[in-house]
Amino acid sequence: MTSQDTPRRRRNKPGEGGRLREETLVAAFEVLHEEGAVEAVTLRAVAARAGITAPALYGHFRDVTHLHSELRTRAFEQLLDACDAAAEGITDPVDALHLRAETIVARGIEFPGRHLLMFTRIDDASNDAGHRTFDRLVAVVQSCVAAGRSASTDPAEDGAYLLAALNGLVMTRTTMTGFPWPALRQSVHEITRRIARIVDAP
Amino acid sequence: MTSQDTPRRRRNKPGEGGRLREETLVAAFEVLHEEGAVEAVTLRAVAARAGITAPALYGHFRDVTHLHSELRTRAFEQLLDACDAAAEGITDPVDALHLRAETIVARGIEFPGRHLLMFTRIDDASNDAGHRTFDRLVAVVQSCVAAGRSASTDPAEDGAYLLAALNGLVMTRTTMTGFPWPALRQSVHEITRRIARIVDAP
DNA sequence: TGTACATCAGTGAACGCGCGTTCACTGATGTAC
DNA sequence: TGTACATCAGTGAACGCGCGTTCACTGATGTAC
Repeated sequence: MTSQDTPRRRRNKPGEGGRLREETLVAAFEVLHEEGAVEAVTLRAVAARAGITAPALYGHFRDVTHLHSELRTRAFEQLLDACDAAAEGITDPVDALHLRAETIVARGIEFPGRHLLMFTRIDDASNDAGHRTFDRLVAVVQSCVAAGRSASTDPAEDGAYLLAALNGLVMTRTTMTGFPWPALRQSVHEITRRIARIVDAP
Repeated sequence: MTSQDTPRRRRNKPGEGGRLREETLVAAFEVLHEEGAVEAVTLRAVAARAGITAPALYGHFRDVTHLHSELRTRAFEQLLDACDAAAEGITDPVDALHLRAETIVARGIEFPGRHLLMFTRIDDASNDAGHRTFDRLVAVVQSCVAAGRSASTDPAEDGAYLLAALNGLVMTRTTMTGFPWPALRQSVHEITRRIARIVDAP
């Protein structure tokens, strides 16, 4: 994979340099998805994928750490958006919780590198986005409690356990190959029900 | 950190080269624990820590991948030993399960690099050791069922969920800083009880 | 006990590579006249 | 409408670094005589 593979992009007009930032982040996600590891997201690899040279990135990111941080923030934001989209229009809070949980796990398994970036990197600069993802999950657990469908007495705590368990499911399923894993949806439902203490509708 | 920090080790006697292998793995774990990431476990870093030069490692490992593989196998074996030691002499199967779970999580939080090596690396060569750790956990869940202390109808499946959840707890607790996590033991007990479907003693 | 020799664990120099980062620059574009 | 100029997104060469890996070698040790 050399720069020959990707045709050199057309230079942006003066004042439109900001476009490059978006294109760069898209390119960085492509590298992350294909390589499956954050270490592969180097300035050189991202630049080559975006059809520019590495030094051009310094116009938009302080350094490689800043790029990774920005990538992690985006990953959380997109995960939150995907969860919202999956649960849109769903009125039953338990269904909504299940759909959110499924989205988190399905995306994690599809793009392990992205999941690792979110859940194994210690990076205060992009933690706020992570906390928002978590807060939304807690809110949904809370709505289950309000609807009498969860026996949880501490939705924040149980939401944390749930996120941890789903997170671990992605990791373990990705890593422990050769294990006869049950169907994904079933796993997610079981774990969600047990951790969030879901009770049957009256 | 240069080779000056660690005094040059005494050369092993002919026929005792095998000792180096053990010393090397100990040194590799030290690097892994201190740096917290597998990428930091380079041949050069391990050699410097062990007080030898990098090429000397080729007498014992085919390449750096082989060293990482061996390290992962050892990590799983040591985790299994630690779980066994923690549960030794405990007759109540639920207590034993809790102690095993606590051991997994406590060690993971103490040495995140080690945990990441075990649970985020895809490496068939060292998966057997991982499966043994998992099998033992399943056996303990099974003994809970046999004692009428777990409502699990599929200990293998629930054991997988439990390992995943504990694994995720380590990751999430390590990564999501700033969250008011409950006491570790309490978290582990709650998650274990819910996932393994523990019921109160009659 | 003394000496010559074989063994082999570990050395040291060297290689090519990809990395992050710097710096002086270029040249297409929009604007002012 | 035509020309000179300023802007600034992106270039290309260069740097020092740590990496995995190779290779010919060295020299302390155990052994045979």
